[in-house]
Amino acid sequence: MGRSPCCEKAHTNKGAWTKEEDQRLVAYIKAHGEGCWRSLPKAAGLLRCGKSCRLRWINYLRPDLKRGNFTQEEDDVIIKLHQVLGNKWSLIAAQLPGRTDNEIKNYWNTHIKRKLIARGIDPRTHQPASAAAVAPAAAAAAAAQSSFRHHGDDEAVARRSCSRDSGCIAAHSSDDDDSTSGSLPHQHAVGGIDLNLSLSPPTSQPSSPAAAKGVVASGYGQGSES
DNA sequence: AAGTTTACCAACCGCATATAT
DNA sequence: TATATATGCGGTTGGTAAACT
Repeated sequence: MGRSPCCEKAHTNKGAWTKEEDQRLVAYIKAHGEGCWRSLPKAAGLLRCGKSCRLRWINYLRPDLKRGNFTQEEDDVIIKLHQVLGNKWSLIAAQLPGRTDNEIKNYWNTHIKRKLIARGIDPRTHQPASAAAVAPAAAAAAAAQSSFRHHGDDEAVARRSCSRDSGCIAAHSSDDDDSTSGSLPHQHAVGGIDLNLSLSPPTSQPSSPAAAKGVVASGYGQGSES
């Protein structure tokens, strides 16, 4: 749609960051603070686009990042928040200090999703997978597809399902629609966590349909896998 | 030991939204 | 108010180490 690129791609590095680039970025942000990502690379002497710098800082270099394995509590929080918020990774990350949206997204896709599927729970709807069976055919098909996206690791999972397990679930074709569509809740109490997610003046209206069903109180996170 | 598959995670891309002009 | 630009977000991809055959 004719939007100009965020940066001059001809003169930017791509791929993994070097130690020196990291040092430059950290030094610059320490000296000048975050912000103005577009001009930062030039000012910091980096041949990177601003977007890339921002991502590198947020996902890797920020000093307050908590690295290492997710705890069981974090698992539970992620699952519960996802149940309410859907794929709003940034909102979920906001409830987990030291974790980034990218990290949580990766963790969801590589660990939690599988864990839920193993428990017979549709990771998108957070309903028992059998519930999809009674839904209209189209919806059921969509749900099945959504469990196995057609690229990346999920495709790998799907491949595995096809090759090793008897049941080949995936019809790896079209994209699923986004589960995150629909209005966001304003406030939630999830797993004992009070969420103030106000996007507008707080109201006391009921939250999302999922939350309204009381699924928040369901037994996620009780059994641990691993 | 070599080749193949799987799992993980950093980074990129494109779109949506916010902000400035 | 309309348009342009910057930033943020979510989906996706690619590289690589580990596990498996």
